[in-house]
Amino acid sequence: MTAEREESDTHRSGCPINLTLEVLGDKWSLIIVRDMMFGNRRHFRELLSQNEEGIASNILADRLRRLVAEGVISREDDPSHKQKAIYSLTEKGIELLPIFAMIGAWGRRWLPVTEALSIRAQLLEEGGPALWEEFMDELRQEHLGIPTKQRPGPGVRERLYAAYQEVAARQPSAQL
Amino acid sequence: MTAEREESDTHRSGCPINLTLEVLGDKWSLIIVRDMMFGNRRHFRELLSQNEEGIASNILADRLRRLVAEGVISREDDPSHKQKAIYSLTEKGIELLPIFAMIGAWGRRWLPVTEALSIRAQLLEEGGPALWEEFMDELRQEHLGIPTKQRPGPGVRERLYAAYQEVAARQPSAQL
DNA sequence: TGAGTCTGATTGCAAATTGCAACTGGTTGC
DNA sequence: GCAACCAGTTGCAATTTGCAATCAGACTCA
Repeated sequence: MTAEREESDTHRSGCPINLTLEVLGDKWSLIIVRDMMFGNRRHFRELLSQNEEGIASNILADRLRRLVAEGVISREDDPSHKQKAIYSLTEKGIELLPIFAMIGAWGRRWLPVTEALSIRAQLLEEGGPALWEEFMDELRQEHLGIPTKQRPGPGVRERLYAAYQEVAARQPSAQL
Repeated sequence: MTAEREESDTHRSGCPINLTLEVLGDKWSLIIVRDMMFGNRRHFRELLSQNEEGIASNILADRLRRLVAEGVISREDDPSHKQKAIYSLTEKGIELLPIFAMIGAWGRRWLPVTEALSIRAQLLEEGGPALWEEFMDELRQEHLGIPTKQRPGPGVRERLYAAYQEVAARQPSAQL
C-alpha cells in the first residue's frame, strides 16, 4: 500500500469532480470528517463509539489512514497520554465545510431526514457563507492553533449543538 | 434486490449528510450525473463510451438503475427508436448542481486537476449562485420540458464547453 | 432477405472491499 | 498488581468491483 501520491499517479482523470470522488467517494470518509467537524471528535475511540452510523473499527482505522495520507486530516501523539492519538482537520479538511453545507441542504430537502439530526444543516444553510466562514475560523483555531478574531459569545459548533439539544428534548422518542 | 425504499427503511441514520452518502456515496454515481448535466449525455451508449474515466457497462447499468430508483434521474423510451432509452435528470437531480459547484471548487484548489478539465469548475465558481440558477433553469427546460425565461445568446453549458475547447486547443498534448 | 450495426444491457469470473466479532499489546489510574 | 482504557489488528464470510465477452432484439441498407 503506497502512501503518498502527490501529483501524477494513477488517476482516472484530471477532472476536479472525479479527483474529489477518488479521495472522498465512499460511504464513510465524509462521515468521519463530519464527526470531527461538527461533533468535535478527536480520538479513535470517540469516533468509533460515538458514531451514529455504527462504523466498524477496521473501516475507521483504514479511513483515518487514507485521510491522513490525502492530507485531509493529520495525526499526532497526545502528549498527555502515551498511546493516545489526536486527529486534527487540516486546512484542506476544514474547507470541506461548504460542501457539507450544500450536501446537508440537499439531503434535508430530498431525503427522509429526522428533525433533530437536520437542525444543524438547516442553521448552516440559513446562516450562509458568513456563518461558514465563522465556523471555519473556529475550526482553524481548534485544529490548527491559528489565533483568529475573537468573537463574543458561544462558538458556532456550540450554537449548532444547543439547537440540536433543544429539538431532541422536544422529541424524546426520536433517535438521538 | 428491493427497488423502492421511500421512507423509513434500513437507514444508518436520519442525518442529512449520511442519507445523501447512502444515495450518492460511491465512486461512480456522481460521475454519471456529471456527464448527464455537463456533457449532455442522455443514452446508455453515450454515457458508456464517452465517459472520461472508463466506466464499465455493468457498473453503469447498475448505477442507472439505482439512480432511477432513488429519483435522481428518470428513464423513458425513445419514441424514435424502440429499444433506445432516454435518461433525464429530475428536479432532485438538477438541484445537485450547487454540490457539484462546491466539489469542483474544492477539487480545483486541493487536487492535481488538469487545466482543461477544470475550466468549467472555475467558471461555475466565479459565476456564483446566479449562474447556477441560470444553468438549472436550462436543465429544467431540457430535462423536464419546463419552459423558463428565455435568455439571449448561448446557454450555460454551451459557454462552459466553449471555454473548455479553447483551453484544450491551446494544449494539444493534454488529455481531452 | 439477409448481413452488419446499434441498442441497452447481462454473464462469468477473479480481485478487492466491506462488515462483523474477537483479539492484541501496551498504558494509565487506583 | 490489576481493571479499565487505548489505538488499532486479525480472521473470515459476504458483498461489490472491474474486466472482457456476450446477448437478443431493433434498425439500416442493399
